[in-house]
Amino acid sequence: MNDDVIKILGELGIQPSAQRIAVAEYVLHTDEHPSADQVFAQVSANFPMISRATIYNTLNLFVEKGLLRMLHIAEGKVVFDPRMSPHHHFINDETGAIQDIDWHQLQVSNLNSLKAFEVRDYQVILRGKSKKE
Amino acid sequence: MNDDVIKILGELGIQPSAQRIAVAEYVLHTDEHPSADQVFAQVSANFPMISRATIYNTLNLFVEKGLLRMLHIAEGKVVFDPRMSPHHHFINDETGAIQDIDWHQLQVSNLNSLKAFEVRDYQVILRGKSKKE
DNA sequence: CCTGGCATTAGACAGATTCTAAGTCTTAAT
DNA sequence: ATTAAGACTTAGAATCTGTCTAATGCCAGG
Repeated sequence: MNDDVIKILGELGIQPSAQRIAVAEYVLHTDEHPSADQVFAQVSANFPMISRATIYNTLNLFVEKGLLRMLHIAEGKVVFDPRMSPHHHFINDETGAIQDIDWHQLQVSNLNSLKAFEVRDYQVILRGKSKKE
Repeated sequence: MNDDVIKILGELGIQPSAQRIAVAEYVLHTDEHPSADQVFAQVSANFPMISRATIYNTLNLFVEKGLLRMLHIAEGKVVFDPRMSPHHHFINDETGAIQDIDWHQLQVSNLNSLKAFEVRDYQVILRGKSKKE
């Protein structure tokens, strides 16, 4: 399973150092939307000598190379999303957890009424809580 | 025109101290979406002795009392929006400027397909640049 | 097996926000 | 007017996220 990750990094022209593989393994196999600090905590567990700077360098490199998306949607910190295709986000106000909402589950209409803007990208941000059944 | 502001604060149960009035005057009469630091800079001009802590305390109080909305949508910092009625936001990637988009200009459909969530609030976030005509 | 260059490290640094402890102002009762 | 209680403000320290720096480590190509 390391091999998957190494192959992915290789295809994007990223030198697969041990640290980068460790970060990629975590961020590509989680459903969460981790912050840099969460990545640091998780990766440190298996790789105790890794430095915070490397986490930031690596995450920024991954964003630059198109492996991750950087989201500025929640309280205070930046989070990373391994799902590159467009989708919406639901933020649980109580826990801060972020969940993906499939792009095709919602439709936004009338975008072409925005005459004054060139829209490059958009998404719906929803807030609330999970329904207890 | 101070009187307007004092009345508004009074209605929300906020003691109208001089500092609070100065902050309210600024944030309620701007079209921008100012950050705490911008508020500090502007209010300082007329009120040189005000402390940063007071700016933060005051803004947080205003949010709590429903006079402002706090937005976590742009790079790095939190901004405040005096428009409390629901609306969408367009973020200019080049300048970082945030503009309001009228609620009725866009429609989001199929929200009731989100069976697992109780949506309290939502908005569309658009990114791009202003069209030069 | 050198060497140049990229990767990593620890820690310093910077900016945004919160906390703390102390001082000041209001208010309402005397 | 006086005063005590509580609310408000202040400066600065502390915290947190993220970036930068300088030194060191490591690896691929000659």
